[in-house]
Amino acid sequence: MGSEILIKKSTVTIKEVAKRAGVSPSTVSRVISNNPRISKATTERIRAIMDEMGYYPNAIARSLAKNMTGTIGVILPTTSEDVFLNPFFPEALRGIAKIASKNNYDILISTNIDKKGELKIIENFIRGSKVDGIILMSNKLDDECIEYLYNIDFPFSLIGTPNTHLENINHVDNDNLLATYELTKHMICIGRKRIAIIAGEENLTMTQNRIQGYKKAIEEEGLVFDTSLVFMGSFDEKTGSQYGKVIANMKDMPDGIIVADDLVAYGALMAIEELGIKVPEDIAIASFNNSILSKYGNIPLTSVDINSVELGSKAMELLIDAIERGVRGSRIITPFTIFKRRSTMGG
Amino acid sequence: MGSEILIKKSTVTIKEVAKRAGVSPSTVSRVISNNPRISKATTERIRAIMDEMGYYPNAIARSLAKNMTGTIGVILPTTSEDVFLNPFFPEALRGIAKIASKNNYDILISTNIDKKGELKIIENFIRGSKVDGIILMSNKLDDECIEYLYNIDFPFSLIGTPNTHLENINHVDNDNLLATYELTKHMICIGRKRIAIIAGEENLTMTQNRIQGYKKAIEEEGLVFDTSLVFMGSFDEKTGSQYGKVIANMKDMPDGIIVADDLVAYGALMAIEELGIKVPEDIAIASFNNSILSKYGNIPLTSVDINSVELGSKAMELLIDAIERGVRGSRIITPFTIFKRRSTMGG
DNA sequence: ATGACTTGTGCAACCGTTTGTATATTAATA
DNA sequence: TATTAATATACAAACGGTTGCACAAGTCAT
Repeated sequence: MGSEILIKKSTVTIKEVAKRAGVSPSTVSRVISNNPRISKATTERIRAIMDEMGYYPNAIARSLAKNMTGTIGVILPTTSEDVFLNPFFPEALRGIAKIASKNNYDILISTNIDKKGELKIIENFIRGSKVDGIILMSNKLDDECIEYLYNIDFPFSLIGTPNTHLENINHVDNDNLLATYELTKHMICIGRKRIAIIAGEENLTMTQNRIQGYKKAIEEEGLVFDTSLVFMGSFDEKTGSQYGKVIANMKDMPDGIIVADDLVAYGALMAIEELGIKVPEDIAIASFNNSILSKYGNIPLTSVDINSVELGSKAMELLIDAIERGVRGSRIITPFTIFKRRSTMGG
Repeated sequence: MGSEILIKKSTVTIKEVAKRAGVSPSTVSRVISNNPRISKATTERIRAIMDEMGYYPNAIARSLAKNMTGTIGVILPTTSEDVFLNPFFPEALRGIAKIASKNNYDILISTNIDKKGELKIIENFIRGSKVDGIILMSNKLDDECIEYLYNIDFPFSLIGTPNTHLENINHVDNDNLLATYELTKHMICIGRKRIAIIAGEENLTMTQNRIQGYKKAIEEEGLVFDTSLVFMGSFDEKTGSQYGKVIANMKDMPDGIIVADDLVAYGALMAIEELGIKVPEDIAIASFNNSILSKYGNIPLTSVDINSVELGSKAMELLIDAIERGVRGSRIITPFTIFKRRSTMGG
């Protein structure tokens, strides 16, 4: 018979290394973890043997023994088809991944795709001992996930601001109130007097904060805060075009709209232009997220860059603090930038 | 003393359940796995006790004992900042997540963010026993990852087409050759005679296939395949604007461009228009990925929808076949759709 | 030479499940 | 009634590591 190259599924264990080195498994284990109780000579000798044998530690076994996994869970919200249409999620994920990688954490993701419910997913992650910590990106007004994690004191951090009565929750957010305040001021500054707002989903704290910022600017400038100019809905084009039409058809038509997301803004913009109304001449539009769309769209949009990547990486840093040092209650506000473009510049 | 609500970190083990039920741990284990050797009566009794005690199986321990994890790894390619700018990755990920969730697989992701190299990441996943299978989204011409996975016969599936000499690799792809062929035909059909192509990165099989499709259409229609009209580069705007300029400045200026991605196409479009050349009148443009941009951009782009979500879900289905049934060598070609818009319609 | 301390290593229990095999009980067969 | 087959459960050894504690040998001061 001819010889055959045998590709071993390579499961060299700590015990085999130990036997080969003529020491006990515990010694090898301590070599791996750089335990100072092992002499330099032994350490080197065993390291060499490990290399030679192609030893690779089994993460699962280690997790079981140490009761920690080196993995964090990220819960992507909603079952909606368009989670990923909004660049916020992928970008935040990128920020998370960057810091995670740097600190040797793996990332377990879960999209709430089959309506299991986020809480169920989290429970599965935690009670199944699959993760050491969790990053929440959802952030509803009264989020049962937050309550749950808080109650069992499991390490987590939140992108967004918790609305609950709970203190001591690690979170990172941008100043939605301030951003909307400034955006509204900008609108007023370019001479708009009747400004509508298409905010996001009603039950998000983000939405509430933005409306407050809007209101503050409006009132500060002596305009009237008119609730009939406040619209809420989901983050898709349809919402935009629907409210866009409504706004364009009001008898006392607004001359400016603040929108919660670029895509929604384009929905509105399209609907408005279809009715023969000009943007920005008749109605100015400003929105959030500074996606590629706002730059390359047929009318470049003034848009707030909330720096999603930063949001993600800071959230991961907070989480590491929570896991490794028991930190609770940190709060980070990341800066935003308003990019002014044609949709509010007349140019 | 007052009574206190004690929130247990909840580690009810199989042994505790067993003791409480007066049976052995193995019986409980078999109850969990619905082993028919356990009587109906016992099964029900123990189920009740498990509920009552709040038992939740420890996934790590199970993984160790069964030597499988219920987790798959997804390798997001390149360390580049713009992995997520291209909607392909998030969308494919969504497709993967959908099927994974349905089949009770978790998803471990890793972006090759700190230059560790994809191979290192894969090795860590596999040798650390962290995953049961892997989905590759990279697909370079001679991919060491593919070689590696193939050699150790580890279950994986590929989004894209392997170029290597290797047979029997599960993969799913769209017909890049055909899509580009049809796109080029469309260009010719609207009267364009000198068509350039800005393909993707040179070392991707996708790029090579697209160029072939382009060439085939060109030659079939009696035009000349001119390599000086073939450009290759990365998937960002800069590439687009750079080559856009080059093309617009050619002494015998092309009247059509096929571009590998919408974002790149916009880079080109901007550069071209800056030079006072009209799209689509002077130069028509068609591209790939059918992103929001191609719909809402200032000139709507004719674009190929490669159906990334489908690509992802099929890849996951193949992977499950590979893991659970040892299937190797399946190949799935998913259909594409060309959306014709103003950039090639003159309208 | 004795006791105390330091240093390097081994022993064995444990992390929470799974699973092949043995055993006890009951039912069926001759 | 003895024998066999089927059924239901227990035992114990894995899976691959980690870690508290014990122990042996060497060093040092007395």
